[in-house]
Amino acid sequence: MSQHLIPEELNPEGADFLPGLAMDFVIFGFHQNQLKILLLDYRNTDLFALPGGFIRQNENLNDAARRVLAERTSLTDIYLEQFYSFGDVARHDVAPLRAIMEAKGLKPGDDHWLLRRFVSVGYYALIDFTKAVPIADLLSDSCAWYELTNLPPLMLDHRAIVQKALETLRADLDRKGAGLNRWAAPLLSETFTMGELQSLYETILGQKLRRSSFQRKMLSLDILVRLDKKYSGGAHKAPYRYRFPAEEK
Amino acid sequence: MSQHLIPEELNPEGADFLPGLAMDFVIFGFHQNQLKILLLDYRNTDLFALPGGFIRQNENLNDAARRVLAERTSLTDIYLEQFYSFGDVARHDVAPLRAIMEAKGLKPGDDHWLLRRFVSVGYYALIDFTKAVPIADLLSDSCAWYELTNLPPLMLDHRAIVQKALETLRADLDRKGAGLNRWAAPLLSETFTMGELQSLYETILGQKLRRSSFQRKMLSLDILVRLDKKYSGGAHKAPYRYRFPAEEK
DNA sequence: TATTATTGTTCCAAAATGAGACAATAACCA
DNA sequence: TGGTTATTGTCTCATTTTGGAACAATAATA
Repeated sequence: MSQHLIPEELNPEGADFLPGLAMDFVIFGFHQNQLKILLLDYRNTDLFALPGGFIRQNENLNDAARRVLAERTSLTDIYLEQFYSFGDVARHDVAPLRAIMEAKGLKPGDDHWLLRRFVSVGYYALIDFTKAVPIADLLSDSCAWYELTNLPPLMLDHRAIVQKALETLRADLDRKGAGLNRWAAPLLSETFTMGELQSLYETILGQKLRRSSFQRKMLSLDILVRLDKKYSGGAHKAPYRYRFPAEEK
Repeated sequence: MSQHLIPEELNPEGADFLPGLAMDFVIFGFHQNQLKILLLDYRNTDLFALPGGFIRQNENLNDAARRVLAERTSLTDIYLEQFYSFGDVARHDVAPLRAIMEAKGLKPGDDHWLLRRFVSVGYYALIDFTKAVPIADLLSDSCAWYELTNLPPLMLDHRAIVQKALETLRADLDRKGAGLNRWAAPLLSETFTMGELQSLYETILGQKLRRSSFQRKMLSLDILVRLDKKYSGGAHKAPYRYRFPAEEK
């Protein structure tokens, strides 16, 4: 049973995958008024990395993204957007990956397929922080949430990938007032207050918004369903809860 | 000198290129109030295609895009944006490319590198219609302009690529009032009238704009330099010419 | 019962936009 | 030469949107 020593996904040829092409994921969650992303932690090497994956020979690129995303988060039906492809030669640095593989007891040859140059297609995903069950991949020791404002050092160009993902997310925000329920729903709990929704906007955009204007605009979209009030125990008026209307198919 | 029969770029291995990865270009020009794009024409096969190219082993992805773009247009310093990567399995259809190659007298084997599956990175470019000198590639018979509103049938998913490019261009337009001079300059001649600028907007956005509002907004950007008047010979008031201020470095 | 913090709403000024109106022309024409 | 016509630059005013603040309505607490 020697294939247990060399997992199928790390076979010397990587034969079932498209060569030279990878995907990297910036997976956003929102918790306690903070944007967080999932990172893989290679403890033995002090290296953190974005979750990634490869495309099978008979698989659509975007389908591969959903497959890998499901593997890392245990979720399907994820809000997912492809945002940019990264192909600088400088990405090709065998040192970190070799260190990671050796920390796992592998001794890859210089021509191991994982050590070749990769162009990587970047995706960002928006998922429910409370429902996701982050699962480490074969080479990493953990897959966990990290605050976007306080990221550990990332390998290769992953910092730039995160930055580009955030910029794209912000730009998409402006253009998608209508699709609010599609992108905001996964980041919030089932019901939420206006303050929580505003906080989400402020955190993503990185700037404060005016309370009355925000409320006016959100209500004018005519997409929020007002429910009962939320009594938080504070010495003040209780805010209404809202939810998005049920998806119509 | 048999390598003249099999051009270096079509060598059996494609060894100098990253395997399985290509680029497709939607190259926009603006002429006579029409948006046009460059297409390659394979006359013998009734097939039209977007200009494309491959990435060298030691070349940054975006650098490769500029190199190929220069080859097709004879221009450098082009406004260029990467907008999406296309990776459906359905893209992999050997028939059209085989037909094209055989029309050129090549007899590719089933495993010829050009006949394998490619993921393609899409770029759109904005260039000066009057300055570009479209140059056909090794497999095509011509590289010429076609009206966006009246495109011939395109091979594979190239129609969808054009559509996505246009959508991205429109979205970018909204967000880049400031960068107006960067993106609009290559599409217009050195000097232009307000009507021509408005026509450019209307053509890209696919909708009419109000004349007075447009003029007010453009002038309020404080970026247009008003020059002399343009006497076109028409029986009416002559419009001012404008130009963008010289780039500051 | 007064106090406090937070919320939903209202109000008004300021800014942006929509929709025309109007005067100023170039060229043409009678 | 003076009227005609099409187009342009600007102005006006109504409408809409936004900014910024005020205000009343609470939940809990003291």
